[in-house]
Amino acid sequence: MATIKDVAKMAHVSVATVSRVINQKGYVNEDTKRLVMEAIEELNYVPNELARSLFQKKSHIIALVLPHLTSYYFSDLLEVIEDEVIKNNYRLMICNSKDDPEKESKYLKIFEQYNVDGIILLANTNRIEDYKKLNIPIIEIDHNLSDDIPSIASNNFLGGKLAADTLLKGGCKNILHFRGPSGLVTVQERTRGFNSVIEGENTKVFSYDLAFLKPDKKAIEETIKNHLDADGIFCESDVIAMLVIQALKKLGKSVPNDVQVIGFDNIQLACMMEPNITTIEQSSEKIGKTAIKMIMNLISGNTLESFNKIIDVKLIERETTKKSL
Amino acid sequence: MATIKDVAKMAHVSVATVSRVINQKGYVNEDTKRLVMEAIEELNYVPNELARSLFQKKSHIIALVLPHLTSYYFSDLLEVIEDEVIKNNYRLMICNSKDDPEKESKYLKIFEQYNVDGIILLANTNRIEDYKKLNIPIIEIDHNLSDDIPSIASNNFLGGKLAADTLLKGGCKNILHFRGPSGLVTVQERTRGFNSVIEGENTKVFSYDLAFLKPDKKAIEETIKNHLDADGIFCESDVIAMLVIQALKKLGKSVPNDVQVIGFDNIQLACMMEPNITTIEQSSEKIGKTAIKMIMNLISGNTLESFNKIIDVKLIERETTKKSL
DNA sequence: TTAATATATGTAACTTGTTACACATTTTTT
DNA sequence: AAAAAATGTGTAACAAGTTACATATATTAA
Repeated sequence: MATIKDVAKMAHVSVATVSRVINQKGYVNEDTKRLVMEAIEELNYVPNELARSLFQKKSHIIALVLPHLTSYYFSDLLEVIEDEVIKNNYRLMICNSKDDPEKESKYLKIFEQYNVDGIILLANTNRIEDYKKLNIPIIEIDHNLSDDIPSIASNNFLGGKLAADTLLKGGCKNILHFRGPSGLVTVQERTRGFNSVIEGENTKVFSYDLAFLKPDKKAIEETIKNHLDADGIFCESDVIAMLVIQALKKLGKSVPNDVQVIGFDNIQLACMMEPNITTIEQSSEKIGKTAIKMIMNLISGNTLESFNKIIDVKLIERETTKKSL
Repeated sequence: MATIKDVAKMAHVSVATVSRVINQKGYVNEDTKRLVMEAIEELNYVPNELARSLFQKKSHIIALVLPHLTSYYFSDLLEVIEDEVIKNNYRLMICNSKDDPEKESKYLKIFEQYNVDGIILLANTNRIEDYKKLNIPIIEIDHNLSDDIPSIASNNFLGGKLAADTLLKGGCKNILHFRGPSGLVTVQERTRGFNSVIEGENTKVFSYDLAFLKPDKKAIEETIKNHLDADGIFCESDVIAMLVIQALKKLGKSVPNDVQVIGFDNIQLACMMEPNITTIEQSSEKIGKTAIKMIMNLISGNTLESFNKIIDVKLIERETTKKSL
């Protein structure tokens, strides 16, 4: 592996000059520059990023902390984030905390050891103070663990409202609401939005909390059986919606004629199912891109145009709800 | 941020001694050791991994190269791999090549720049020679791009056989086979296994190639319509199986009474669907764990107990096939 | 024409660790 | 008791870059 010294020797210049050429910094004569470039080419020289990082105290690594890797929404987001990170000439380190304090500790240490440049928190943690102590730029996605950490999330309030609007317009009077874990701000916002529309309307709502990752199929079936008069169901994820639709079919209910169903996320499967699921789309594209823009701004010391960024959601009307009467 | 010098000063020893304590290497007096440990504790000292890596020419980073991040099988695998990597005190760098030559080039360079310790290839590439030139330990998962790179994959041949057995036992005489992309060895093996069982039996097979990532829903429906006499369908992924079942229902066919369906992978959704999908389970757990074991062995210069590792698959009989008559 | 400024390049210190080697002391072996 | 081996510790070189500073020359300004 060629080093900067080898290049310097071949080009008959000092390492400083080579460094200047590489980093396009300081004065370098055009002819010298050409010589150096040729030597770099000739030797297939690639600067050692570790040496560079050591000196500069930045590793060009972005850490993404998540609680798991197997939800469809996270996968979509991960795909976007990885792409944006690379486009900005950074590298992505995946940190799956799994809500395991030991694993999180390991990662907290790694962030220090590697001079990680930025952290994107997409997981819950009760060690937010330890993150802050690291003195590394942080942003949160879908969380609000500390007031002084910039955040980004979908407009979950609007999402809840849109869902309620849709069911109401379809004539629902008796709604079942399968929520996510009530500890999440995202879930709280959706509920707030949803209820803000329902309130005052002559409509009943029964809410039931479910895990997002592995929604309890049995609980869904039971709950539906206990509410056979329900004519609309708001599911806070498309996976829940899928399960709900399955359960309804089993009970001989027709979707959307007997019961209307609306999901959340708009994962790819939502339009693979029969019937295609009406849902509230969260744009993982926009969230991911904006998240990276924010963290890059923080890294370069710029001020953020918006500290708590909200990304619009969109109603995707498909076949599990009735079009406005 | 405290450095090794600060620790040395506080413990009244040289940096060499501190280094010896940290790395538990060479002779250190017990009392001295205690002093150093106390200083480390006191200063919250964390050794800089970049400096270490620079000297040792290893970064403790494992790179995982994939063609995308959004398939359920990959997500499961990723979850296992990340966990095992951390357990071995390495870090995972996600490299989503997206079959984009430019992005792959970027990553190829990064592997050099960071002295990446090992590469796990879970993606196709036409630059396998460039990977080899890096002189970094490599293994392939589900691929066989070069004879001199160790590999690991499910026993796809057996998987194909099991699928065929199951459909045959269920009495199928007219089988539709939705394959994956025929360029993949995994797919070739499944087909080989499947056909090896079917051959000689009085049974027809029609094969149709589909993309794994976004299987063409229309093509599935069309193909089924053109083969209304089919009584068994082998799908090389559970997602394809889901789509097939949807299509069959649309056509008024009952599963498994009119048509039996068997999938592949055993993703979580397979047992969320109604009816639960019979499938061939690939153990992402075993594949992931073994892959990491292999790459760790390569990194430490050990010889592999098996150069081309095959992981057993398992038939999971559920509701879309008939139990043996 | 002199002073000031811009251009061009090299030397050496610096980033934070690791480790070869030297040297001193202690313990064990013969 | 002398020699050999084991234990304990420090100095300084080294990994591969970046950059402050010194210095020299070429331009430009006064």
